[in-house]
Amino acid sequence: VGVAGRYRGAVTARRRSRAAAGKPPVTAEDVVAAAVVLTREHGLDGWTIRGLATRLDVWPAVVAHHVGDREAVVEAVTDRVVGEVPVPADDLPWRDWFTALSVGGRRVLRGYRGVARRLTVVGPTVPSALPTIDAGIGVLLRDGFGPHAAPVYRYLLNSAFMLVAVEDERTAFPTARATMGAAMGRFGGDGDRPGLAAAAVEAARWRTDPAGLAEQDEAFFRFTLERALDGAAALLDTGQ
Amino acid sequence: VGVAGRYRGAVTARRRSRAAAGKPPVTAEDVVAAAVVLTREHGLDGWTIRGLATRLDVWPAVVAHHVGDREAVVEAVTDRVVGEVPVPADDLPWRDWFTALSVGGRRVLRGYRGVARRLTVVGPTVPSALPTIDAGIGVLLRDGFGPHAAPVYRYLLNSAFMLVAVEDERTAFPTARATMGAAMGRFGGDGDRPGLAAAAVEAARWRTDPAGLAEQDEAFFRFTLERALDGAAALLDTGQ
DNA sequence: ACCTGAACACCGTTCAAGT
DNA sequence: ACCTGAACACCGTTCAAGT
Repeated sequence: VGVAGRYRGAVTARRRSRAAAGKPPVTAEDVVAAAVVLTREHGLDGWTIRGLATRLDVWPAVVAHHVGDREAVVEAVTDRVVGEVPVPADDLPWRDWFTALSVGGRRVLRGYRGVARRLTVVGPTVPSALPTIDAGIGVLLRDGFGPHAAPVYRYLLNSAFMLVAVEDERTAFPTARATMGAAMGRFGGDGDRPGLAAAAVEAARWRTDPAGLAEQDEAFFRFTLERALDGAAALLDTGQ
Repeated sequence: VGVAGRYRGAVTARRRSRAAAGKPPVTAEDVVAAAVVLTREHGLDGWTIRGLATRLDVWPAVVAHHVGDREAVVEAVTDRVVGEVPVPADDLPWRDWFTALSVGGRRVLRGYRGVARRLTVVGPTVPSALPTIDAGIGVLLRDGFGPHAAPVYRYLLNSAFMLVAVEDERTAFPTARATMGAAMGRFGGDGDRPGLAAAAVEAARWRTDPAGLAEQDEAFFRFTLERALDGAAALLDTGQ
């Protein structure tokens, strides 16, 4: 749905052979590295195995030979991107720790569209993610969440990265926000529909300031993050 | 990614013609209704235009003729499913109103895999969704959220339906949870890694009680919902 | 080992031609 | 109007054959 411009490889003349061109053999590392670059440029769903092969100057079967099927390449890319997310210092208070991980994670993941979705659906499959999980739950245990620590960890990271996934995919539907904005904008100042009138005020900002869209996305992300943290904090207040 | 068994139409012998079989002409309504059924059976990404055409005993071009391209069919299906979500009575307190909409929405959306994702990304494009938005924001205004009403509405529905979207897609990766569970399970009782040890306790429940997975998903959904509501409630407590 | 080249079974969309 | 039938430009995967 909505994947317009998938990368299919350069349109230049098809080379005859890697060996004939004097290029060294392709390695699994080369394949994954190229897939990471393509993901940065076009998103995780924005390239094809055939396009990746063309970029490497090989036939599609070579990708399968070195790494495996598309699923295997996607997993390798995801794990590499996850490795780029900075892990906060574990002496931070829990609220600061999760703010740092969420904001830092968003900064990395937004650069690789589609990876956040993959992450929320199948989880980080890479071993290097385990220390982060240990640190995060450890911080919650230290700060008094007791048996809630593990579910709260899942809840907070879900909240942050699911929203990043939606932000990613919304860029593939650039007209969606304008359409919704127009639909609600008609109710601006409608006294009979106060709810829609309030929504129209919000929607008007999307339309009138398209350049500031990134800032508004960031602001809503921060809002979501603060709400999620408050929701977790409520578990401490009640002493439960 | 991970869409294994897409519906491609029955394997029975290809009929020669609708008219020859004495069937009436297909209408746009027929096309959308069939697409809704296929979405219930296989999810929004689980059928193809060709499979839909086969189910209707017509050629693929007929779908384009009556409804449009795949995007148009998907939008029509989404709007129809959204229409099935029950709207809570608007005299409910805000917390009860959003609990009812979230739980009822989840019940409907989980029956049409992939629709929740579409909904969180592009929003409800159907006019019939506007009264729900008006009611929801109206309830928040009435209960004292002031200028926070519109973003809180978006935050609460996002939280609920993004999680439904993840639940939907996780069913396409049935092994993901087991893999994560196994990875973390190794740290059960590890005194050096208290965070992972706590995660392992959770993970153990996923592995040992696969039959209760649906109940655990429901429990985590309720947990998420309560946290999100608490997060919103915090805006009232501070008087801000 | 690594790669070529082709084949296979699919996609969504488009379009002239029929009825 | 509605549908047929085919064509077009793609997919991911597989595999025998070459070097």
